[in-house]
This record gives sequence, C-alpha cells and structure tokens, in this order.
Amino acid sequence: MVRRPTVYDVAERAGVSIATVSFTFRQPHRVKRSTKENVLAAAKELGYVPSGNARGLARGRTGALGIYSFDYYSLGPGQDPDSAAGSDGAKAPAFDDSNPDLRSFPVYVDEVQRGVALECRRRGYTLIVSGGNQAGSETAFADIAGQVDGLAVFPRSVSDDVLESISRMIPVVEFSERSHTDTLSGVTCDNAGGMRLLTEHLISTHGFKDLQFVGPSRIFPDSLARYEGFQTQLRSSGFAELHDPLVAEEGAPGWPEKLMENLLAQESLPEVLVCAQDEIALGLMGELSAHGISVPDQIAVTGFDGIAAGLVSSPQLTTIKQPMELMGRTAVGILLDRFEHPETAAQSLELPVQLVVRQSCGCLPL
Amino acid sequence: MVRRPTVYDVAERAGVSIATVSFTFRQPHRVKRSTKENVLAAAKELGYVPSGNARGLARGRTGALGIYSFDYYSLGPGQDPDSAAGSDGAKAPAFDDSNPDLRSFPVYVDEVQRGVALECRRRGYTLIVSGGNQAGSETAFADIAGQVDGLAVFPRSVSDDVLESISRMIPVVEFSERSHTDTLSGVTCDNAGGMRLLTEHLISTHGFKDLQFVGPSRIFPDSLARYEGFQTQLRSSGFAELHDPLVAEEGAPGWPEKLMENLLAQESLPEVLVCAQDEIALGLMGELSAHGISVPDQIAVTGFDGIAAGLVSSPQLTTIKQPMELMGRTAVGILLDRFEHPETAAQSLELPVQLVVRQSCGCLPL
DNA sequence: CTCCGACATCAATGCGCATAGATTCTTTAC
DNA sequence: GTAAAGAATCTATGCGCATTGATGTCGGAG
Repeated sequence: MVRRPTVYDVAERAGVSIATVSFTFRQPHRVKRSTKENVLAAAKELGYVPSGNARGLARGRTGALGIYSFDYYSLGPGQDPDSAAGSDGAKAPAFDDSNPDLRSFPVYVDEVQRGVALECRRRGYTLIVSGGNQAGSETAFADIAGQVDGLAVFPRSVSDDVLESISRMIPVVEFSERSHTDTLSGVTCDNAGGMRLLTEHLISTHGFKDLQFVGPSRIFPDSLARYEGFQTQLRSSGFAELHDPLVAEEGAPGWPEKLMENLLAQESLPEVLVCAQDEIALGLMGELSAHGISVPDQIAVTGFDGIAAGLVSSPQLTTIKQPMELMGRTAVGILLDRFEHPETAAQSLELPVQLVVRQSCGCLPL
Repeated sequence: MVRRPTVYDVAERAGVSIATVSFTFRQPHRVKRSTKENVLAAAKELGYVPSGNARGLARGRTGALGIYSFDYYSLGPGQDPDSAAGSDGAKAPAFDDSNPDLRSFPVYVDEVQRGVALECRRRGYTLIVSGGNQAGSETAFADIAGQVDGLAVFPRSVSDDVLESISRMIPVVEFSERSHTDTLSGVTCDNAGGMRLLTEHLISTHGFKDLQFVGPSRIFPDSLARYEGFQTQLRSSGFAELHDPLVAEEGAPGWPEKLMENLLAQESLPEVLVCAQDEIALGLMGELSAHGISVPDQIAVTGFDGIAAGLVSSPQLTTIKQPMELMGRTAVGILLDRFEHPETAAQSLELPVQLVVRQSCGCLPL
C-alpha cells in the first residue's frame, strides 16, 4: 500500500505543471496532443486517480447524490453485531426454505433505491447510500448531507427541522410525503386512488360487503392517504357503517401474533382485510395460515406496495403496485433539476399505480 | 437555495476561531462547555453541515467504501434513456404478472451489495455505489476509486491492470475470484464443493445417469470452478463419458431461445441440466415450458447462486445457495482490516455454500 | 507576589485539485 | 520580416476543514 500519487507526482514525472495535468483530465482540448499523451502515460505508470475530495472541494460540487433511509433492516436486538462478519456458517449440507424469510426479498426501500441507483449511473453521478441506526443517526445524516449534491430521503428517517434546514442548502426530495415546504421536494404515488381502485375491485368484482382496513401503528402520510381512499370508495359505494381499522405494530417483535389476537377478539371476521402495506398483509397471512384460516376461501387479504415477496407468498398477494423504480428515477431527476436551477421551486410529483390481481383476493386459482 | 455555511460562518457567529468550531465537532473534550454550546447553537441556526470533501481532504481519508459492478442491469439497446424518468406510465387499471419479470428480483449482485451496505452502516462508513456502463466506464471507475477508503468490485467489471494498479493504493476486494496478486483481496464461495454436493445429490438421490452441464459463454472463474466440481463428482461416482457442456450466451438478446435450439439439436435430452447459474436455469425453464417439456418430469434442472427469483419460478429451483449477504459483509471486514493495517497482505476468503433442494430436481411436489 | 503548569483558544498551514489570469510559444496575415 | 491572434502552458490562489504549535488565561504552589 503506497501513498496515492497526486497531480504533483504526475506533473513532475511528465515534466509539466500541475495545471497541465488537471487540464489533461478536465479540458483535454486545451492541451497539445503530445503533452496529453505524455501526461496520461505518467498518470498510468503511477496509477494516478484524482482525489474525489479535492476535486469536489475545488469545484464546489461532489458529483454524488445521496439516499438516506431509516434503519428498516436493523439487526435485531439479540444479535451480536461483531459476529456478523466472518464467523457464520458451518457448512450445512441442506437447507430448508419452505417458509422463506421475507427479509431476503427487497422491500419498498430497496426497490426505490434501485431506481435511484440506475438513474444516477445513467447520469454519471455516483450514489452514496446511508441510513440511520440507533447509534449515530445524527452523525450519519450529517455525514451524507455533507457529501452530496442532492439527497433523497425516506419518510421519518430524519427529523423535520433538520430536513427543512438541509433542504435550504441542497436539493432534497422525500419519498411518500407531500412536500412540507417550498424547499423540500417530494415523490409519491397515487395512494388514495390506488386504494379506491382496489376497494372498488373488492366490492364490485367480489361482492364483498364487510371490509376491514389494517394499518400500521406509525401513521405515515401514505398510509393515511390509503385509508382515506378506502373510506372514500366505501362511501361512494353506498356503505354506511364500517369496521374500525385494525392496527399492526409492525416492526415490534411478534406483531403478527398480536395483530391476529386483535382480529380474533372481534365478534366476527370481516370478509376481507385491506392492508395498508404488503408487509402487513404477508405477516397477517402467515398468522391466518397458522390458525388454519384459509385465504382467500375464509377471508380475503390484500396489500399495497407491490413488493416482490408478494409473488412468493401462498396465496400470492393481490395488491396495488407502486412504480418504485420509477419513483427512484424521478427523484434523481428532480434533484438534478434543482441542483442545476437552484432558483426554481421545489416540486412534488405523484406517480400512478397499478392494480395487481392475484390469488389472495380470490381472483386467481391457487 | 442558499450558500452552504462553512466553519468560518459558524465561527464568526459564535465569536470564536474556526479551530474551535472544528474542535467542537471532532474533539469536544478540548472545548469548554459554554463555548461548545455556543458553537453548537450557532451551527444549528445556520444549518451547518461539515463538508465531507474538505474533511476528507484534510484528514486524508474519506470515511466511505465503494462497490463497483458491471452494468448487469443496463437498459436494453432499444430503450430511449431519456424517457426513463418521468414520462412513463399511463395509469393502467390492471396488471398481469403471471409471468413475472425476473429483473424485478434482486440478482446476485444486489444481494451481495446488500451485505456490503449493512456492514458499512454498522461500522459507520458510508457506501458509494457505482458501476460501469458502455459510456464512461473508465471515468466512473476512476471517480469512485478516488472517493473511497476501500473498494469492492465484481469480477470482470474492471480490467485486470487497472485493478491491480488501484489495489496498490487502496484496499480492494474482488468477489468470486481468486486473488490474482498479493495486493488484491478476494471473497468467494465454495463453488467446486457446492457443485459436487449438488451433483452427488442428483446422482445418489435421484439416480440420474445422464447429466449435462450448462455454462455461461463468458468464462468466469466461479463458473469454471463449478464445472470442475461437476466433473470431479461425476468421475468419483464412476461416470466415464459425459455430455459436452452447453453454452448459454446469457446477456445476449434471445439467448434462452438459442440455448434451447442447441439443446434440442442434440440427439437426445439429458436427464438433468446442471446450470452454472440460477439465471441460466430460470431462462432455460422458461423455454422448456414453452416447448411443452415438463420440469422435472421430463427433464430436471438445477441452478447455482440461490437468488430469490428461484423461489418464485414454477417449479421452484433446486440450487446451491451462496451466502451472498455474508460475502458482502466479509468484504467490508477485509477492506477495513487492510485500511487500518496497510502492512498486512491481501487475503482471500472462501465461504461455505448450502444445498437447497426444491422442486426442479424432482424432490419436492409441485 | 511570582512562577509554573493546566487548560482554552487561536493563527497558520496543508490536504489535492480546478481555474483565473499571466506568460510564453506558434501560427497566421500582411 | 513583423505584428497580431491564438494556442499552450504556467503561476498563484482558494475551496473547507483538521491539526500543529503558539499564545493567552487562570489558579495554585512556593
């Protein structure tokens, strides 16, 4: 491991000034061909790679975008973090995945991030990925904010005032939120409309009359909009009274069991459980199955998001699919627009969703 | 969008020197409590976030690791890149995913990257994600190499000499390769052993006598090792002659069709197709199904990697599962070890694999 | 009352690069 | 052959921060 060569080293070796070296890389047309070749050769021999930090500092921009999420896949409390790398597996000869762990599938955050990554690459930006964890959350956020030309964040991963503050300095787009301020951009999908569409399907195609909503305990704006869409459709379909929504303490250990208890504690089962998120629906279906309640024969279940795991579940999950990759790409577009035109106002976009009809509502055969 | 405040702004507002501001953040114990509070207040009011570039430059390290991959999910040739963000979807009322696009599932690269991301976060490093594409591949690599304290790369995403050169400056670990040099580290899995295990299963459990290997056209070291494992097991099971391997031009448009042609052009079908990668196996199963050839009844198929899509296929794919997340975490461990102890030699680790028995070999009922 | 050490703060410098402006070398036009 | 225009290169500077070594301040020991 030798010291990284700098422009000075290259300049010396090529017998030119550092400005010429820099020009060779940044403004090649300004350098005579022979000189250029000279410099490039010297650079190659030395293994020169420009320091991104120095470049960013000098140019006043980093050439990177950031994505920051909450710690949605944090290690469980019981885990020893130090054992994470290295000491894991004795060679197990066989492996049973008849009940696949959903965590091995990408969730909402992953799929959006993928879109961000693709678009960054296409536009020649690098992507910096970070996220909060219990420990150094503030620090981590400051770190990434200080390293990027624009930042995409997932909801509730950063406190509102910090976010508002940062968004005055660099373009920031938040997913799944309406933009709070005129400096903070947003990318959402049509939560209310999607849920109306789904609810309408359940009512008119399946003839359900007894629908119950299941929402998360942490009220995210998107969940709220979905609940509103649900209610709106019920009303416009002429339903008068409706179940109180069930609340899933998603994230808390054992939440599916607890949710199931609450469901069974009701005097009767609804015909269909309309879940605000795929993950809730999948967790619930696991419990229903464990209690011998057949989906969709005895009760139908639907989700919202369209994560890949919904294809693997049994039965496959009927859901509303968000255009997650597109949301990520769109976010990048907004960030770079604003970075290049700082005078423009923040913008919020809402993207369309799709109804995906599968087995868990009773449409497709198992 | 206002100018980002700097230490100078904070210092002025707090009535101290920039050194004190810096100390407040980096060495808080050296600053009197009252001063510290003063500075922190000023920083908060201004929305100060330290510049990562300046910090990195001053300290000689970036606090970031990088991951660089080939462009495994590049846009197809026919796509208009400019249409990617924004102008996509008319709101389709329904959506049929009875034949899910495998690209919506994470592939090998994604799952390894996820491990890298997790471990980076756990260790307080940010992660920079980049990858080559046809256009500015060299540039992209130089960009990321200049921004990180250590770099993980996927095989064949960077030319060997560039890699060798960079690995003399910063720690570099390559996945799925044996380490070429004493400066380049590697993380692989037990490709040969895994394939032997699988082959042995096919022979002794299923009694297959007519096995054919299907490999990729681009000979990666891991594919080679798998083929060797396959051959080794056949020999040690007393098989004399064996099929020539089939070659899948994976990546090229229409490769599954072409592969299928080549398969059918043989005088007889083997009993089982042992594929070097899950993706080949899945593509092949699609073609087999299209030709009305039933898997596993008429022909068995197996894969290698253990990507999530193999759970969704019909039939579900029997395969060897690499510990992808662990490989990513391990890579981070190696990089940071070397970053902290530059005098130590590069190291290569081989991680164990698991046999995952599902439907496509005929073990589980459909 | 003086001196010394501990503590708090500051001034000055360099990290590696991009770039404006100055300088030198080449080419073109007359 | 010469001057002006242009091309090529260089010198000098600043980006924002961390850090070293210097300076200043204060309290206690002598």
